[in-house]
Amino acid sequence: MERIKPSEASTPASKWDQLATDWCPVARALSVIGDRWTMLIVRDCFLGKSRFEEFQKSLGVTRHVLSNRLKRLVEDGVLERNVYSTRPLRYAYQLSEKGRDFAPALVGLKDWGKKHMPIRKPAAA
Amino acid sequence: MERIKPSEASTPASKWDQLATDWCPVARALSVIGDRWTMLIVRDCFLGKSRFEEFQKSLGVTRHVLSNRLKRLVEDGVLERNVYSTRPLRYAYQLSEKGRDFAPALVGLKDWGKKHMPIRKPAAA
DNA sequence: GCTTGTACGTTCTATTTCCGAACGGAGAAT
DNA sequence: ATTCTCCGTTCGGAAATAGAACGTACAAGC
Repeated sequence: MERIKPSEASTPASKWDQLATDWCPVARALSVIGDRWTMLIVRDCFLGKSRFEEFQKSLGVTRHVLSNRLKRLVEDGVLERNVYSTRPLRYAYQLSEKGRDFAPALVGLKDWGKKHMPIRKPAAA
Repeated sequence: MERIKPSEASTPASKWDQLATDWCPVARALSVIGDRWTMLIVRDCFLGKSRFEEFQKSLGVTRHVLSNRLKRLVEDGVLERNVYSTRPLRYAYQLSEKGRDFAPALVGLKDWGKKHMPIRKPAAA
């Protein structure tokens, strides 16, 4: 009956982090910006947004998750956190060069969405 | 003290589904292929894979999630489920035209990953 | 025949993540 | 002094995911 084969696990590393070391560049890219919200945050940056509240209102994502994603994006060098006000001390999240280089990928997504995902009405009440 | 403002919710529609009706084509695209694994499945399709076991081995994703994603991709018209064997009755998941049209976006991601996410070793034991 | 192997899922439970809302702090405005 | 804006953090419940086993259907080997 021993159909079981536990397999020799080694570094559990959350499956998602493992992508960062994948042989495929697409997978490695996704390990950074492949999250549900992350790519939309980057999009918003391209649209000129840069502040916590702006992202939050635009996306409707929970503040907790937003905080998390921004932190990651900064760590990964996609965004830079710059002080835009010292008095209350506020930061602006802005695209780094790495982030700006993401434009072509975003355009590819935009074109595909435009062609294959026509606008639908949000479920008429 | 009434700082609370419950807000008038209407259609809970899981936040992620709401993206399908977003004004932005990028968001609408992501509502379909924006999931962690979904884009990698599509990538695998471009690499010639088409069967359940192939995806499962390639990605290491759980069978449950894979089953789910494939179902969605077929529903959304990105993949087609074609019979490749009637005797044991087996299906092959293959790119539709809509799916093949995703190539440019994937290339964009690939280029970005290649440039900005150099290969790292998987955490030397 | 009976067991083993392959291909495709489905089902189960424990863990992780996410959502929704409230809380907190620091200054600005009224 | 109270309210408002901005930027997060914290909390409890809901949902998704991971990991492994199970089920089915057929084919092949003994």
